[in-house]
Amino acid sequence: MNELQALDAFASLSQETRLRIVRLLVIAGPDGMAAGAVGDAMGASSSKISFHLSHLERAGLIQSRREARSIIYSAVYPALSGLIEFLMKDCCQGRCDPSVDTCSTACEA
Amino acid sequence: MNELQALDAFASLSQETRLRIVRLLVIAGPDGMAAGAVGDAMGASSSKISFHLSHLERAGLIQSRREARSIIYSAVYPALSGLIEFLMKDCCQGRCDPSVDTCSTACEA
DNA sequence: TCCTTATTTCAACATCTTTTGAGATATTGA
DNA sequence: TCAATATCTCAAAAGATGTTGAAATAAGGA
Repeated sequence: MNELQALDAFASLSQETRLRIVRLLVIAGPDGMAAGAVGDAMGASSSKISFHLSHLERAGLIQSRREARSIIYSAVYPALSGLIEFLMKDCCQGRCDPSVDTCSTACEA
Repeated sequence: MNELQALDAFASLSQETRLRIVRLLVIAGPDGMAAGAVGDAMGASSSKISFHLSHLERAGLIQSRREARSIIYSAVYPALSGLIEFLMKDCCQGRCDPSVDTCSTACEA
């Protein structure tokens, strides 16, 4: 992940609705969720959800596939890993020290 | 780190100048750097740098102290760790799998 | 006290982002 | 083909953020 991709990822995650969408899709797992189901979970209008889903997809944090009439969105786990690695390596330089315990626990959870 | 703090941190890091300031201050270490020195390194006007430094300080990612005529800014490492932990635990749920190797390496570097 | 250096504050402006609602497109089944 | 469902696109309005340059504040030294 380079600086530009990281800036895009941070911008995506700095918006409440989008951060919640990412968390929802991470929990939903690889099967993902239809755009409409995401909208219902957020209580947001279809155009609003579509705007935020596009934003997240453009940033590479989620991906989509069509399935019948629905468009199914799912998390792109490597993008999230990449962002974490960017923060740890390029940004924190190993100085920010999230305890190795926490780190392993989170990694293996 | 709660959702609101994370949103603030992501917003702070989604701006090029601010992301670079954080990286600069992380490298600078606990002694930090004067606002003017940060401005020189960025090639930015004093009011611009002041605006972004305030933004980062408000978000808790950096802190300041006065030293004679200068105001010295330095990274708040626990805030960066907190953000990494937020991403790994609350957001990724252990599914984004930054390889444990990478993870340990980064953590111990 | 006055001057210099370091930094912040402020208001005006420009730019970017988000929301809204209406209409367009795509898919399926009758 | 028509109707229904699911989603996207678009333009306008609203809101938030970033930039600029000038003026204000704070500290130290002559």
